[in-house]
Amino acid sequence: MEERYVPSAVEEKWQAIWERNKSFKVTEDETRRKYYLLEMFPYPSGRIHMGHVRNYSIGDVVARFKRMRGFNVLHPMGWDAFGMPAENAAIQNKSHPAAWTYENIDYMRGQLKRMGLSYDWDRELATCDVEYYQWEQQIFLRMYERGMAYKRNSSVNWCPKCETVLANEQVEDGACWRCDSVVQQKELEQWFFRITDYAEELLACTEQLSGWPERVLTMQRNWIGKSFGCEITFPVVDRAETITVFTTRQDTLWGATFMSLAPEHPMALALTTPDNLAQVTAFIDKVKGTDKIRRTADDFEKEGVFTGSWCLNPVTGQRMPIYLANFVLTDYGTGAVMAVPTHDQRDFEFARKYGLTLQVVIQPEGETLDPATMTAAFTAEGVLVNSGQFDGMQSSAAKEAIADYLEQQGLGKKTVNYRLRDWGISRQRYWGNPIPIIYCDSCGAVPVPVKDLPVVLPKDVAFTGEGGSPLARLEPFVKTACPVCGKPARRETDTMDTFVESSWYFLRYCCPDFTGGPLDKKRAEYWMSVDQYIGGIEHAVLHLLYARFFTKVLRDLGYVNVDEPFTNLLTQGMVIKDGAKMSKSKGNVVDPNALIERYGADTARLFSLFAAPPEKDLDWSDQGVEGSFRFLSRLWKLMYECLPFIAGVNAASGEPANAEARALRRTVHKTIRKVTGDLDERFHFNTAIAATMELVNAIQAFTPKNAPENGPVLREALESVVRLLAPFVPHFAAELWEALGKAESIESAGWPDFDPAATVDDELLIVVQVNGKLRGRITVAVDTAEDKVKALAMADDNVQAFVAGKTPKKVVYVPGKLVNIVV
RNA sequence: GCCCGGAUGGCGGAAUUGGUAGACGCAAGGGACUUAAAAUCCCUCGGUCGCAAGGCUGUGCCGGUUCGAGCCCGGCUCCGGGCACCA
Repeated sequence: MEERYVPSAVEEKWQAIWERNKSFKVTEDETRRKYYLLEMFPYPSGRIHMGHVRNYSIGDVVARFKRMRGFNVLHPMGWDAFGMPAENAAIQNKSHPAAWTYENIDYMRGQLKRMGLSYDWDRELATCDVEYYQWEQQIFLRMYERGMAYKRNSSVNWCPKCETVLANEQVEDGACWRCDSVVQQKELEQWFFRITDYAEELLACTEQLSGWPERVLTMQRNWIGKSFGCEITFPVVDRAETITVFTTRQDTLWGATFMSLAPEHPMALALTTPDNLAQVTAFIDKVKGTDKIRRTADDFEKEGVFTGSWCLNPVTGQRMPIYLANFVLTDYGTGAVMAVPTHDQRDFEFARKYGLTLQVVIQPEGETLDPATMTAAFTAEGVLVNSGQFDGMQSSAAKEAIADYLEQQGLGKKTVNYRLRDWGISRQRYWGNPIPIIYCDSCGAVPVPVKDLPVVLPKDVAFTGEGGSPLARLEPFVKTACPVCGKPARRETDTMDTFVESSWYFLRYCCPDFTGGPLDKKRAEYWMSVDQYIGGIEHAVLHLLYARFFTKVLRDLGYVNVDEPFTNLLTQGMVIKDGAKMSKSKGNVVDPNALIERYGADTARLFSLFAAPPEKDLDWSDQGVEGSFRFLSRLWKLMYECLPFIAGVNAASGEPANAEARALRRTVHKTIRKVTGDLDERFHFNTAIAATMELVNAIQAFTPKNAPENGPVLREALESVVRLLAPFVPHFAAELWEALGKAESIESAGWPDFDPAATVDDELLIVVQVNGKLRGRITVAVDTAEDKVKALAMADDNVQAFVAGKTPKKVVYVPGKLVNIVV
């Protein structure tokens, strides 16, 4: 063993050994308990950043810990390799997205290996490899057969900068989630996945995902947005048509005095009378021309226009003017809303603005609302009035009763509504998975036959940066023959949203070399579900919802047998420096390469695990990194000094030679217990490391180290420290383990067990309180009887001073911990 | 507006079931070693009073429950995140 700790030498040595031995390669083994540990795979953007370092360090600790605990651990890594940055880079550098992507992958793979992460590299995959995306095309076709993938004309979110469509989930505050451009609305023929068919199951299963953070589940539930209500049909005056609305407030039906339709409502123009046509079309144009940011702004004014038509309130028979209103969403419910201005704030504002009728139907307890003097809608619970036979009912009870009544009368029906929309997956981009469809003038949209798969993404494409998809301009790709009739036909040139690839990559890791189909069912069954998934909170809705959906689809298609992909989810916090997220523009970026070069991967890993618990944001501190390096150097030196005293000595197993040795051994076994608990149940890496540091401090303070009778305890202590640190600083631990004379690798050495007998204290520190305030501490033998402890507590000088001769009213005794004397 | 989190020394954070608040680390101050510095090692380190023993005070604020509250309950304040015209 070298006298000084030189990380680069140690790390290169062990990385070479792991690579040569394929130390982390796994195969399915029914006789062993499996553990599937997965971190979200990276987009190959060029180089890894500190967020990756943290994410993958956390994952690697768990993987290595579980391995030492005897699990058969699947820990794979790959590349989320399709996507727009590659295309943009290609335009800029006049190169090809594939070249850019694969160069990045090669570089980043090297970086990950340099971190000493224990992946089974034989399972590596890149989603842009045809070996991967061909199977996705097959899945698409199966979904198409079942109507799970379909095409329809729709108004879509269009990012003018990316020149492509975005799913609802990918629009943040009316802007593109990727480039922040203001998203526009555009009518396009688009491919969709019918995720709404799974809305109920996706929602219901959130109840069973007890290993997920509550806030992620809440976000998903909100996104799915289930609500109970009624669909109610309103006849249009003097016409055969009817308007159906969705409402959750059927208890306010008697107060509905007008009707609001979305400007995009299919009946909008049909209901418009000739003398209103000019205003109505102007209004529709105005709404469509307003971008989403302004349309959803806080101060956006509610506006509308009268169509000239009327409908009838089905229960009161009152005539209700039909308006178009800019706040009514075409996508939600039926795109039509019965307006109850007295009990809905938006309708209230609208009615005031256009001088429409207000009718109170819910009265609050002990108050009488007057439409003439109301300044806001009353939206809370109350008692029904002006509502026929339902007068006097509580509004919550009336909801049920009125829903039943409407069903009996054939005026409406109870319904459940969801906010979740189908997942639009069409992207007008090149660097993605081609959608395997052919359009024929005679046969229509025809799926590419499975035998003709894969539809390979052509390589010879020019990247000009001009608008539209490069694929659509590539004649040899577009021109093809119809698989049904053989006549000339055109290929679909849309590619799939890259979230499709990441929706099932965790399944492909189970059998990445399988050529018989997307998944080898047997191997997937062995590994699935992912026992622990680790990644950023930013994917709480997008990726994590899509992946859950896809898993259920693949289950229903017979590919897998699990309902949920991820049993436990850990969302790690961001890496912060100087109070802000690391970014080039803020100039607070820490480069992992420089960090590793200076301190080594082990220090980088140790610090990122020690500085904060994983789910919290991590405040980067250069001094903190220095401290972690100091700790490793100190332990290295300690080992170097102690080796001569423990050479040829066996680790302690029985009773130590003296009190000091017994105390050290107790610390060792208590630390093993603590670290095991922290890693196994809580993922509290920071406290596990802190406990190990305390143990190192205790070994350092232990004397005399050179006494032969202390050798066994000293060796046991050092061996334990090394094993406890192995998941955190694997190279460092491997080197010290070897220095301790171990022929067997530390990876196969197993996790240390603690001896409960060795953790037992021979004396206890009892805290003595008087009236709940700390007044003294006494040390007693473990087996001291309660009465004796109380007596000793009472006898303490300082305690006496505070008891001041009074007779205790009560003495509380918490065994082994505290005595509280109440006077 | 609604729904989640969170608030503990100069800083990052501990306190696992209601039982010694501040583990561990960083920073700071003092000392040793050194011609000097770096590195390393030792000591101090919530505030305050005290020579000391020790006292008082202290976990965002106000109140409650309890022998005992950072932790439980009620009411606030501030910060962070998510959703946001969802009928």
